[in-house]
Amino acid sequence: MDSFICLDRNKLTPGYSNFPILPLIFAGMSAYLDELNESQRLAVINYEGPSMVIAGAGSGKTRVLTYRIAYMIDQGIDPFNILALTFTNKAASEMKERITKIVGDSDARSVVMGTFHSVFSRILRINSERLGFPQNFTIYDTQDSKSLIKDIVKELNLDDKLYKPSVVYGRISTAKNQLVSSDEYANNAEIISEDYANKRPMMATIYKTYVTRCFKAGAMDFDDLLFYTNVLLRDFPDVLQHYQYKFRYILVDEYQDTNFAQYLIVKKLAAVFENICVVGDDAQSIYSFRGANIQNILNFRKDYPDFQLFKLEQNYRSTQVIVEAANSIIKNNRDQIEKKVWTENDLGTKIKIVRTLTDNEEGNLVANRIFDMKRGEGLEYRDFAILYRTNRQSRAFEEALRKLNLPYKIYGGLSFYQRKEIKDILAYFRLATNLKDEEALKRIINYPKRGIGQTTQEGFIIKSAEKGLTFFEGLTDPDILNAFASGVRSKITEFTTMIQSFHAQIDKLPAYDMAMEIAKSSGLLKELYNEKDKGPEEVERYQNIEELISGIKAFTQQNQENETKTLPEFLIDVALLTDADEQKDEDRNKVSLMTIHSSKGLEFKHVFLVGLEENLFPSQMSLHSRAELEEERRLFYVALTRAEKTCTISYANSRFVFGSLQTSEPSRFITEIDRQYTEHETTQHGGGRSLKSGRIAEPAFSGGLNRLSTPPAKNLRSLDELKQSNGTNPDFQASSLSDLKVGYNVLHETFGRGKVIQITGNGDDKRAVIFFPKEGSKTLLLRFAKLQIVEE
DNA sequence: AACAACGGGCTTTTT
DNA sequence: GCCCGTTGTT
Repeated sequence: MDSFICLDRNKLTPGYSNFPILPLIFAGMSAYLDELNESQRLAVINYEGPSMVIAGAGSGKTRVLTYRIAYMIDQGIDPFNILALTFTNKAASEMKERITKIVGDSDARSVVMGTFHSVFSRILRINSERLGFPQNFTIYDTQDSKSLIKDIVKELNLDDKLYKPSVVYGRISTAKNQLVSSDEYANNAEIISEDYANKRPMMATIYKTYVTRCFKAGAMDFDDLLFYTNVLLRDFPDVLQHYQYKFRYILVDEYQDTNFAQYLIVKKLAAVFENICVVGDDAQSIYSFRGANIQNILNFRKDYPDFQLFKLEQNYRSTQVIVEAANSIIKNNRDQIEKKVWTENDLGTKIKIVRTLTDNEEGNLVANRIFDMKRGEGLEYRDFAILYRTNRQSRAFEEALRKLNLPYKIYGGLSFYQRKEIKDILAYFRLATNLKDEEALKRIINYPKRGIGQTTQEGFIIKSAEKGLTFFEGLTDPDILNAFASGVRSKITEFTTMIQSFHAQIDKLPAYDMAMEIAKSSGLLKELYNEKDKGPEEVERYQNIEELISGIKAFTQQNQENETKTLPEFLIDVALLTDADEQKDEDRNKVSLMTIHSSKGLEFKHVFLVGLEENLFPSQMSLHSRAELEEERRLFYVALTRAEKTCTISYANSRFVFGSLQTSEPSRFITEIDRQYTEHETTQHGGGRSLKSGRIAEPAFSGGLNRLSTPPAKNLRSLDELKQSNGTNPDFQASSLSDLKVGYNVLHETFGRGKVIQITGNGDDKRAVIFFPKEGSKTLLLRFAKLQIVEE
């Protein structure tokens, strides 16, 4: 929640800066270089000229990037001249944090660091008038864009089945990512014939209308941020030159995920000094569906023929088994850069492959294993992750984890800022900031209910368009107003007066004051407050609003230079934030559930990779082409390489798809893993408690692995050793007690064998009376009791 | 204008 | 199975 508060707002002031004279180089400042291996060190110290770093999974890529920047600063490069582009806000803030530790706060703060979208949205704001956009332009999120497209399709009297917002949006988005403007789109024979073939001849018209409407609304969508940055740098040479000189050193993280629009921005900015460093791993390119172009990596050598290439191939994250298994998968791909990832880490245990009957059973199995492993090996919840292909799969795991009282956190899904109540209040902020923001206006004109219904709205929209006015201008236009009944007129005027009064104060009042005023005067706060007793969801909504407002309060008070932070400033980054960027304290020690996509860049001791079934993973949508299948395979590679110690792969024989039971085949990816690194487990059905099948580490592998570059693994016996050293009975394994019943025979570590006599209480207060022949009857709080179920 | 009931489509991934 | 939007009802 408060990451946007902490996010440093780099000042990208217009106007030319004086180029600083480089201070002398001081030797001995760079002790941290000793922490690097040879190839990492080379990648850090050779910071002049174009270079490409191919960084295998877990090879210390972030370390190289941060040290490289720190080293540059140590060598006298002005941090003000460094631009570092990352893929997520989280990556940017992490890197900034690490750099701060090395070079100190003030230097670190001067480095411009952020995602393409956030960095260039700020540059666009500074130069907005060149493009005819207001400085406070709105950023439309996907929802806004689709809603606008829907309106346009309706206004053009087109078939909304044929021109589905998601399809149209995707098409426009692809075009913009390729820097194809709406005019170029309309004039491109190939594109047009494609649209005709798909029976969507009006696509070009929709695209053009969409662009016009966004412009009139003073709004840019996600893709526009990159598109218009290109326009800005193309049409205004002085602007281009300014940023070329400002950003003399450019670093791009996750280069394999950049699209053409991003590629060209970087190329242009780097054209003068060519101090460009791109870091990436072609094997981890998983975003081609949104325009990422793996060719950007391959083209790098053409653009900068004398570039330096650094390969980071030593993996520090995972066991040999994981690394080699991952290698064995990825070699099935045709398109890739030659490299060999290796590790000096322990051999580790084989990848377990388990089958369950249903998706629910898969959930129970994984939850039970986590429960058992955590108890048995003294692990933390945070050591576990469940990774899946699609968000909808989270459900079964969620339920199973809840049954066992295991704390978990689901990442992805609906972000905080996409919740209805948050979007509603933000829409007020947006409209008050930018009166032209049509999507915001549509959202709130009758929310809370103020008697301005659909017919009235449509009337105003049509009449405003006829007069060439924006929706909001139409609402205040005397001629248009007079066409409506006096009751309607007064309601409209009351609304517009309120918004205008917000608008008049918005640049003057501190963000928090303004936000409170809007929340109160709009009636929104009251509306949500009144609904609070309806149910827990309503309470949560109210709390979300409270959370947002307290976030704004913190933002307002951050006040570094004693300046007043206003609401429009608050809005700048909000559209670009997802709560994947934020980590609340209470979420720190929980089992993580997320899609493989969102797991990129993360690591976990123990990974459960679930739903490995044909048509699910690889996704059915990917089976049309080799390229798509290879992307799925890279996704599998990413998933596997998240694991430090163990990876358990599961699949279900059948699962519910769209409400009906479908049978499924195991994924082809399972068999693609070199067999010497896997073991298939058989489980008993009905929830998969692993008591009897045992999860004691397997004995050493036979043959095959000897060719690995390191001595035999120490940790083959580690599980047993760990147990011994903890002084506990190696045979003792605490069981999940959620379905303990009267009559069960159990084993207690000190009391020995006993029988359950009675169970009382619920939840945390659940107790069992157990009779131990040696000790007599004991009442144990199940929350703490460590019992092994011997017999049911 | 407000609410309930119904039906359709959806599910790949997200800055 | 669920969410969303549309339709029908008062």
